[in-house]
Amino acid sequence: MKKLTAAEEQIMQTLWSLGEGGFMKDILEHLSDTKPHYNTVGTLLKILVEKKFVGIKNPNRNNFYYPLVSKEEYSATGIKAIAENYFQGSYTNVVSFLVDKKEMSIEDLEFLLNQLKKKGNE
Amino acid sequence: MKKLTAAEEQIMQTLWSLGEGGFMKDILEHLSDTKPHYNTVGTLLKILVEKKFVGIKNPNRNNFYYPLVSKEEYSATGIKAIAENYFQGSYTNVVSFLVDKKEMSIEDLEFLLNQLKKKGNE
DNA sequence: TAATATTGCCTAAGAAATTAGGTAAAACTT
DNA sequence: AAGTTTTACCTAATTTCTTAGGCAATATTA
Repeated sequence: MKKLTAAEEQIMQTLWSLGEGGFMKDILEHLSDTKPHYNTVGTLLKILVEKKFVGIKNPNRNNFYYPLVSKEEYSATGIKAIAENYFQGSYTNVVSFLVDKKEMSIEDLEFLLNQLKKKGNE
Repeated sequence: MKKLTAAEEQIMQTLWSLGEGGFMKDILEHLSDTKPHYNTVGTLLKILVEKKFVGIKNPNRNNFYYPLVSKEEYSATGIKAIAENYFQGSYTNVVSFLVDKKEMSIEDLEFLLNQLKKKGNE
């Protein structure tokens, strides 16, 4: 999957936050901070369509834009890149690092593990 | 901390892999794949010095370049950005996601947790 | 229906990132 | 010492990213 540029990512975040997607109007409304120019958003959407990140329904009148790549899916490639470039490709190393750096506690991990186990048994 | 561009990151990875840093010659040697032009590397190093990612020792003759920002330190900002932009800032959510997506197993997590606990008791 | 606003598309200016040429000084080679 | 290689620095061309103007078509409003 291609990477998103910063400006593109802002648009994708908006589309993701809209859930199913939205019309130009919705997208502009959701771009709260540092709202870019209407045409800037239009151009970025066009690029995102070309890059296959966004689809258009109703292509004649009043386009409805919707994500073709989920937020989850995209975030996974981001995490993967970090694991590969900084942790020998090991996700375990990533988590271990987070605990070492006190970004997570052992208790957090333990709690999560119990949750996941419970979930697995359902 | 500022972000690295793709080209800059490649140079930083090389410097990191050299440990303490290195001379131009060392850096060029370590840039195995898609080796960029000598002057390209020089320009990027200059930029990295300006950005305070790289320091220079011996600034008159034959510069020795060394990282001012560690690989760990930089990776932490990358993970943080992902957590914030994709997981409501929760590292626990990140790990939970990795297990959901089968990038890690519950066993991996359990093993890691035991290791971390052991380590904590030393 | 005439005026106003919204939309979509084409285009391009401006900014940032990437790449490398030109040149000179020092260092090695023979 | 003359020729070759390596280095550093300045500069700029190229490419990519970001932003938005111009304009026409549709929709909304007065």
